[in-house]
Amino acid sequence: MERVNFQVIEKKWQVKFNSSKLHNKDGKKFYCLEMFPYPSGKIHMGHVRNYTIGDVIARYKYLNGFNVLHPMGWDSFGLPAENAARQNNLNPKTWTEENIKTMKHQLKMLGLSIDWDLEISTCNKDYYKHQQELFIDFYNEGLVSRKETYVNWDPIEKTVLANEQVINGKGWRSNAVVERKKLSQWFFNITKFSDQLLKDLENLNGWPEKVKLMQKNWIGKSTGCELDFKIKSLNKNLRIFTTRPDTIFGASFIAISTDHDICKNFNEQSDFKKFQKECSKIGTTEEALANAEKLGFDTKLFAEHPFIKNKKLPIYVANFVLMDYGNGAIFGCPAHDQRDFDFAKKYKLPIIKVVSDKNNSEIGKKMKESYTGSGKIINSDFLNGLNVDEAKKTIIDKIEKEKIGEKKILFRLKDWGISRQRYWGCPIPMIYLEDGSIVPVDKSELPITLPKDVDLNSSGNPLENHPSWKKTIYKKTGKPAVRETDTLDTFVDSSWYFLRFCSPRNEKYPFETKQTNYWMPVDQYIGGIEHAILHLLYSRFFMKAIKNTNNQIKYSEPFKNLFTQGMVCHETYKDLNGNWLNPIEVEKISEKKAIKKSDKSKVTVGPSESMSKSKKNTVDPEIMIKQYGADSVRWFILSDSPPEKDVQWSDAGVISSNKFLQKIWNLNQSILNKTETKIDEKKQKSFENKIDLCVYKIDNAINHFQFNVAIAQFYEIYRYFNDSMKLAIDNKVLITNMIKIMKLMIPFTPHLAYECLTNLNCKELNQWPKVNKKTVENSEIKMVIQINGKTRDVLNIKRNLKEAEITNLVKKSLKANKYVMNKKILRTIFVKNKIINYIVKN
RNA sequence: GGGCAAGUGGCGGAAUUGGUAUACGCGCUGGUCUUAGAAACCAGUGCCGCAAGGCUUAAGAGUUCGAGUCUCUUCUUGCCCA
Repeated sequence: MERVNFQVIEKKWQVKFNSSKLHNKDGKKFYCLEMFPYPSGKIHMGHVRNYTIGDVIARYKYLNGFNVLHPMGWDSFGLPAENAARQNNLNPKTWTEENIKTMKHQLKMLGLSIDWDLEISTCNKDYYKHQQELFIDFYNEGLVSRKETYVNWDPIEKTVLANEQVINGKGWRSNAVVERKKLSQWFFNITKFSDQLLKDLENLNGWPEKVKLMQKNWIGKSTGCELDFKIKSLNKNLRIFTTRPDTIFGASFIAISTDHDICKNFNEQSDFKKFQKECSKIGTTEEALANAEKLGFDTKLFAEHPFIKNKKLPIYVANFVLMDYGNGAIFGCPAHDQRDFDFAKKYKLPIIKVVSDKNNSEIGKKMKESYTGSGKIINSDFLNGLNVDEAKKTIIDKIEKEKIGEKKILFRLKDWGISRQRYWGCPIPMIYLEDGSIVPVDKSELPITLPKDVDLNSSGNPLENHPSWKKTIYKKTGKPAVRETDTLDTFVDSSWYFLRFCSPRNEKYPFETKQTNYWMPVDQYIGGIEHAILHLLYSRFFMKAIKNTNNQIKYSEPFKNLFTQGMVCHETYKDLNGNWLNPIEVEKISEKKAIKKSDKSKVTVGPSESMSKSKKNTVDPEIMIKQYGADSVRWFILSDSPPEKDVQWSDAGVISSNKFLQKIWNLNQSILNKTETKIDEKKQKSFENKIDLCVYKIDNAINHFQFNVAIAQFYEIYRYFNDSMKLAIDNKVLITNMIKIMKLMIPFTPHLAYECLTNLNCKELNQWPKVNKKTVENSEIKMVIQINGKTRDVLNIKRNLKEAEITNLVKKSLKANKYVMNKKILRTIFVKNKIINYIVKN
């Protein structure tokens, strides 16, 4: 029998895939979208998994009559291009475009059903022109603001660093200690939508609970109150925010941020300056602040306790109080907050217990850590005896009555800082006028494009350093102006690309209303869990902001269903010198033993971890495709684990996939060569029923994203089909049923499936086999016979038999009857079509 | 420290959602074919036992006729937040 040449059939079918679309004009629309890639150079196994999952869904929906949109694009602005360009002395654009070319070629090798006519690239001016327009729309709507904020500043590179470029508090390239520096930056006012972003999560039924919870925590709504503390010596009120007003009687100090107004009083003191400098070294992340040692600067000022006469609370400047949360001032209750507790221990401040824990101890001094649980209020005057929630209500009422503060809802979510001091990003379309005002450029001047002649090797912001780029004229007055030299965060690029796909070639608008309202929202979005918070939150914000600026857009949520796939992992290898080795350099001898191919030296086999360049445990998809074929790679990556979990790449696995697909091909050939004259009607009917059941099971598995279960079904049905070849079944029936199975395989292995279907002379290539409900309903079931809860037999019987009929059958069954014989049946539990359980007396 | 997942053979995993635990794949063992190997094909493969049978889903308890699935306690791992 002739072996199939996967390379040949894949090339042949890919020519067809590249020019065909998944359009069924009369069908319901289905927008299938996978997160678009950053063009880093070559595709990796993570891409293969992501896009294969998407392809299965897109093809499945198409075969089921949907009108499917399945586009692809490139998230092509970003820092790696700048770094690579600097290293190789070329332009980021050149580097990026080369990568796109390579990766597009590789994606095509996978046989994906992507409509390449819709391709977009965010670094293309045809794309970012519209982004600049959206920015101006947002600006006019009051959704853009300019604020001072802290950034990670590298003093040697003279540049702002992203959080991931700060490693152990040092710059990734310069290794200099990173400082906190205040800069004026552009922001999207995402906090204007805090409540809506939180509330709308409830309606996202097609999202994983986990992702919704992460977003909920990220938005972090908390109810508390603001409260004034009198500072007599300054004749001023200090306003603080707290979520625990119920612990007010446990207050033992006040802590304020280094940026608080009151600190201006100490700006001249050298010890305060020293303290401030110390604080600025910690960094900007919340985690860094939380892990840092709690430090305080004693202002020698005191605030009056609002409810305890003559009680004075010392005021400290503390490094763990943030200016941008609440008012940059808190009251410290050490007994019931861990940070306050650590602080009180260090500065020997009193610890006053006001909520009783299980031990009912009323003494704070003995506490080893703060108590944040619930309980009855103690040591608190008029709050005594209430529980925490009651106390919160009571004290807020009292505060409002006395007009010293009010109830307040606070969000953890901060406005989205979008300024980046980088070259390779979308220029922010704002200009600075001579009179100091800042205005958007006229829309007719868009796009504001990047200069090509840029010096990436000097320190600082390349656009700022460019000799002429920033010099411009304000159109309205004809007077000179200066361009904004910051570019947009690349998260902005990916916050609306899904809208652009609906009308990617429209030159006038970012998106056409009609097309957008037809295709949106995305019916199935697929990507990595690492984007659970930022990308998805920003996209949700964009959708809401766009709805605000454009009342023709119908939707306020971009993604109806979300699927987050797991990572692709591989074992790690190290040689005798402790250097990481790529799997290709290693020869496995047994489960835990391996040697280096080059010199046969010993290799340590490490645990399986997600593929990464740093650990060298990557497998190149292109090599795998060339060796085993795209269908085998697709088949394997779907077969071994549920898609939401991590999968371990194994060469043995892809080899066995390849063998199985070869067997499928062989089976097809055998059917074509078989002839049968005598027909066994009964066996033939049972064969047809079995195939119908299989159609149902596979269809069901795909619907539930259980691709590994679907593939297990294919292995079973193959074996059954192969065994049935010996039976007297009409050849036409074999062909009809093989066609059904091949159609089921289209989403998984499209090349092989279409090739086989053509050979089987199938005319309707793009139609999913019907699930025959009658067969499923009439099929035999397995009745489990239990005696005293233990399974003693299983009977293959017709559906819907009654209890008495089954008991009759049980008496005929030797196996089961011996347990029931001569025994008194006390009770019977009968579940139709499932189980019968006899309780007998022994 | 808090929150959320999860824990099933030598390994990846399945179980119609409370109804045959270990489907399917890998690996392993034996066999056929072959000068030999590879490939292919056939058979076997949770544990104890000659068998009948008994035991088994991280550990322990509970609910139930019946628990991998539900409840509680403990342990372990992963992720997110701090």
